[in-house]
Amino acid sequence: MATIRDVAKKAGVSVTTVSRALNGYSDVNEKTREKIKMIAQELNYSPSLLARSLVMKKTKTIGLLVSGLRIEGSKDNFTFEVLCGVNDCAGELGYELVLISTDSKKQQEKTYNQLCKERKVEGVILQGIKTDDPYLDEVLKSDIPCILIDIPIESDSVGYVTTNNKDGAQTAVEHLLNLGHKHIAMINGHSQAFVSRERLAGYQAALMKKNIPFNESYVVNGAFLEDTAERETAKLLKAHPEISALFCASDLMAMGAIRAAKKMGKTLPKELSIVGFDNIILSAYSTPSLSTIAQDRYKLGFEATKLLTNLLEGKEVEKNKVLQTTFIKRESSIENHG
Amino acid sequence: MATIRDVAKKAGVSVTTVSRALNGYSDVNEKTREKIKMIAQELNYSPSLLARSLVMKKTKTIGLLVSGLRIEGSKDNFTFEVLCGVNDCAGELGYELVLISTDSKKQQEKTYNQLCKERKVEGVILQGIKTDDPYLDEVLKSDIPCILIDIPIESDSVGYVTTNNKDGAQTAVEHLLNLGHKHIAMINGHSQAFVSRERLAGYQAALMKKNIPFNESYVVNGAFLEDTAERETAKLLKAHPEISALFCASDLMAMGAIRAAKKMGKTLPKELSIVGFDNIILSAYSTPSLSTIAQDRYKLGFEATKLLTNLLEGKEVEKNKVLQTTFIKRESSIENHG
DNA sequence: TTGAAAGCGCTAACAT
DNA sequence: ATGTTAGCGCTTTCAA
Repeated sequence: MATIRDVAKKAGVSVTTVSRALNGYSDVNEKTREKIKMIAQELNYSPSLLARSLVMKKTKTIGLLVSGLRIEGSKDNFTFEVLCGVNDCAGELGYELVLISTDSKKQQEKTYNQLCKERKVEGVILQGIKTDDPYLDEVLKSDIPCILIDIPIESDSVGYVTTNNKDGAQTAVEHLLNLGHKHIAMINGHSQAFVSRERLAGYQAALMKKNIPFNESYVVNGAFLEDTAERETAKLLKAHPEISALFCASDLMAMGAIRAAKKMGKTLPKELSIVGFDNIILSAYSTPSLSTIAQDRYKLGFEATKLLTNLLEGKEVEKNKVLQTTFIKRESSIENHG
Repeated sequence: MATIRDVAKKAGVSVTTVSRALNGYSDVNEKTREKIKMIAQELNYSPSLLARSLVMKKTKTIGLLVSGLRIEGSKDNFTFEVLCGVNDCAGELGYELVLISTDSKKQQEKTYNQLCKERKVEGVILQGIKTDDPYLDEVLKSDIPCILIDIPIESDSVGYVTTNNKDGAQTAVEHLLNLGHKHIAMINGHSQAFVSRERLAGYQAALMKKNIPFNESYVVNGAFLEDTAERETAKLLKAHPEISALFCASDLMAMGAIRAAKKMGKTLPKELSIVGFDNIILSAYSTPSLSTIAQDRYKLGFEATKLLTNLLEGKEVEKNKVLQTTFIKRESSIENHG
């Protein structure tokens, strides 16, 4: 592997000159520069980012820290689409991307700070972390710039990007109300998720606007899992046969709900309307296809990266961004003639 | 950020001793080691992997080079699942993972070698590259160890991992033949994909075993795209109404084929049996659900990483691995009563 | 316009 | 068992 010294030697100049020539400094003779460039190419030289980073104390690297990068994530693709957004934005802005994935086992070995400092990432984007995760405390105490996805906490070095979950949920439930549904239940995620709390608030807000009292037994947790949602939906529908519509806090859980309803012999969407949240790929292919609140996961990643690099470059801008949702009407929600 | 010198100073020893103590060398007094460890912890010290790599000329980093990391990949999740496999294996073996994504625009700026050498990755896993991609030549000429996914080329520094595509395809077509289908067409990918050629070979082999002559007009290319497959299927079925079964070289294309058939008013699977390839998530949720040949993309990534690290560590082992497929029977393929 | 020298944080011979 | 020294490949003062 050719180093800067090889180039210097062959060109008959000092390494300093090579460095300056290749980095586009103006105080170098154009002829010398051309010669050096030629030789560099000849030698197939490319500078060691390692050495450069060491001396410049800048790595131009950001980390995407994912808690639980698991294949199960295939079903909703959340992580993958965020990753695509981060990757694209980082690429545009000239940042390298390293993937840091942890799980509870790994977390006991290495602290958040160690993980980040070792790899010399200048900043981090955090995705898939629960609000009760011990890493979250570390993030707030650490001085490493960080953007949280879907956890609205802000400090000097911490910002966030999230979706307007309350609004989205409210839109979903209002849609069902406008279709004439009176008994609308909700399959929520779990209480350790910020988004679940927000979506619940949206559900409640929609009911309140129509003066429908909030019935606690109409809300169950499906843990964002298809199977759990299926079980919980089955229980719920058995206990409350009057329910004519369901708002699910994720499309994946809606898939579980659809299965539960079908197994009970219900005809969809005639006997039960369902609206999901996320707009995952599956939602367009299920039978019936799923009405849902679309959130832009790619943009979540893209904007997170933008915010992070702003933070890194000391720009004085907002440290948070809230994205809007879009309602997508498909087959699973129809008028109620109860 | 605390450096090794800070620790040394505070402990009243030399940096060498700190280095040795922390790296578990035996020639250091246990009391000294304990003291150093304490102080390191106190100072929240973590060694700079950058500096270490520079001097050791080892980065313990592998790159996953993906051509076209795009959100469209969500639909089949190929890249994501490979990524999960790579990530898990790399984690187990103590390797860092950097994501390198290129597209044709980027490729004109930087050569494969530059991309890899700059980032000081010791080895690379290549995914999503076409057989006519210029990078492929570079890979073969380069001395950077590399494992190709789904391109069976081997050299001193290059190995590959792939699926037994011919076998899988043959199984699919034999399944259809055993169901009594006589006129089986194939929606293939494109000729720049090695897997397409193999799957075609499997299709032909199955026919040959039953002495059914190969009909060239029964094979069309769907470019691995849902929409293209839909169009091509529509044309094909109109031109050859006798076709009673379809083997699609990817599930995604099978989704397109299903749509085409439905739009023509065909009842599935009664009037047309379909078998796909991949076992993507969608295939279990479509109507009818799709019989398919499952390939293990996670394992593809995992095994690629294993092979690569073997290569890096100079182990004398096989440089390739071929994974087997599994047939999954679902609703889309039934007996032919033509 | 160019070069010499110092140093980024670490490891590894080679002393002692 | 510990320290001294050199050096990984680069950038950056400071001089010339």
